[in-house]
Amino acid sequence: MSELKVQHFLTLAHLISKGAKSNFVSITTSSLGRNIKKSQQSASKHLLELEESGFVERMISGRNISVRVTPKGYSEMLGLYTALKSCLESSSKIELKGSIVSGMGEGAYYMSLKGYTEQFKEKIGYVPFPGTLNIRLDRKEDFEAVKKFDSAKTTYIEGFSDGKRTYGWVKCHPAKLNSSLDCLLIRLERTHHDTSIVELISKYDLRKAAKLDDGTNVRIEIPLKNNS
Amino acid sequence: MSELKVQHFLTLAHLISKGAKSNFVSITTSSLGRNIKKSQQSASKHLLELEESGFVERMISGRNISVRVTPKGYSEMLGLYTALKSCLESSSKIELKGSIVSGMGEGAYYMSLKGYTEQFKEKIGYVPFPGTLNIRLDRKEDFEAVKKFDSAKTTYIEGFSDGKRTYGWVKCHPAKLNSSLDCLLIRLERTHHDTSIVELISKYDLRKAAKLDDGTNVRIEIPLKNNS
DNA sequence: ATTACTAGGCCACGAGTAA
DNA sequence: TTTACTCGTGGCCTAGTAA
Repeated sequence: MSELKVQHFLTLAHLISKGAKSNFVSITTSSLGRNIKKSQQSASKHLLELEESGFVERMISGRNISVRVTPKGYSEMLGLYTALKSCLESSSKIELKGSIVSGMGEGAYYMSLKGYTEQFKEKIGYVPFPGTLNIRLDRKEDFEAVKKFDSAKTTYIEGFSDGKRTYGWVKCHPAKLNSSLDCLLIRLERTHHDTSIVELISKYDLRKAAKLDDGTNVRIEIPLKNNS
Repeated sequence: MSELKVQHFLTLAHLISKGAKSNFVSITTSSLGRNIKKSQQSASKHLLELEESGFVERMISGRNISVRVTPKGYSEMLGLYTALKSCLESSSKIELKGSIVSGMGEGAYYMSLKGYTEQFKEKIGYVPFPGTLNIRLDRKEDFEAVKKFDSAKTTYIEGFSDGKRTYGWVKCHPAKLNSSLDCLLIRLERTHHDTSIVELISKYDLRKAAKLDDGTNVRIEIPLKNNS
């Protein structure tokens, strides 16, 4: 018999907080009105309508009124509560969309430098395939999202110097390519101002593994810690 | 800048469940409409109004729209969630109101029978003052509440027989008289059909301790287990 | 003091539609 | 396809008021 109307939500919540779960609690429509920030008349109507839909039971003795929430009413609130809970507590992921662009080959060069490979081996357990997969992001809103990675704390590969020049740090974020291939999204110190292109590295040759040509559309998912 | 309107509640919840907490998520107003069981037009208006009140940020790129929930929007939902949580999880109490009526003295007689006192000593740790305080309940809705005690599981004093006749069981529920005096509300097998009068027993003489005469109005609180 | 009816205003919603 | 405008209808709300 009908659904809970949104405008009755606060009313039902207030009744439960008054202890009206399975026990009659005496209440006046004016105090209820004050609590839900509506008029006495609205509060009265709410109770009548909630009763009609089977969410509460009313018991009238003279001028006073007692109300209790029915199991149906309580389970309705419990449903809302758990729905809210799951949507607030669920850890989510960021999804990026883009297409493959050819790198200049310099990714392969940098990633195979001993200053990096030794740290890779130590910090992620393997030396990535020498070469990066460059992806140009399609969507403007994704550029924004990428910026967050620079301040997020993840695997941090330190920069180094070989005497001639210095090489910047690299941050690695676990990611999934097209929902299946494990890889790392990397952010480089030297390019961290540019957020329209992201680079992926992996244990394997991603280009071959996923049969990717330039221009192919791909999807990247990056799991997100709950509080970030 | 204004409060969250109730009708926007579901919309905001849906956005968060889509992962729009602090990250832009691309969405169409029609899919949003379907999810909140409103029209595309309403969904569009919701987003506009939510943005105007500072609960979400919108980012438009061409035909598509991306939305993220602002910290303000998120904390609003978190507030609702915790409010709901506390009102659903709080263990409550039943409050009865009534006035003292004089017992016939038979309470004192029964309660001092050895068959009962030995069990009292064992199960509640002391022998109650010989005599019961009888209270006539004022409110019709309280009669209903008292019935629940008979099926609730609490201290159970078994009935017995002295050879001549049998004496019924007694159930004891911890209670507080006028918010201060610890006592036990008892339900007797022989009178468990009558719910307009309840009887209290205590370690002490409640009548003297609280200076109670017949007709005095009293309040009885019985703490309630969470799931009853 | 209550509860709850009636009348009327305002606003949320959806149909139609433009861009 | 989109988003979001206008406008008409229906329903929520409050003021006034009866009981």
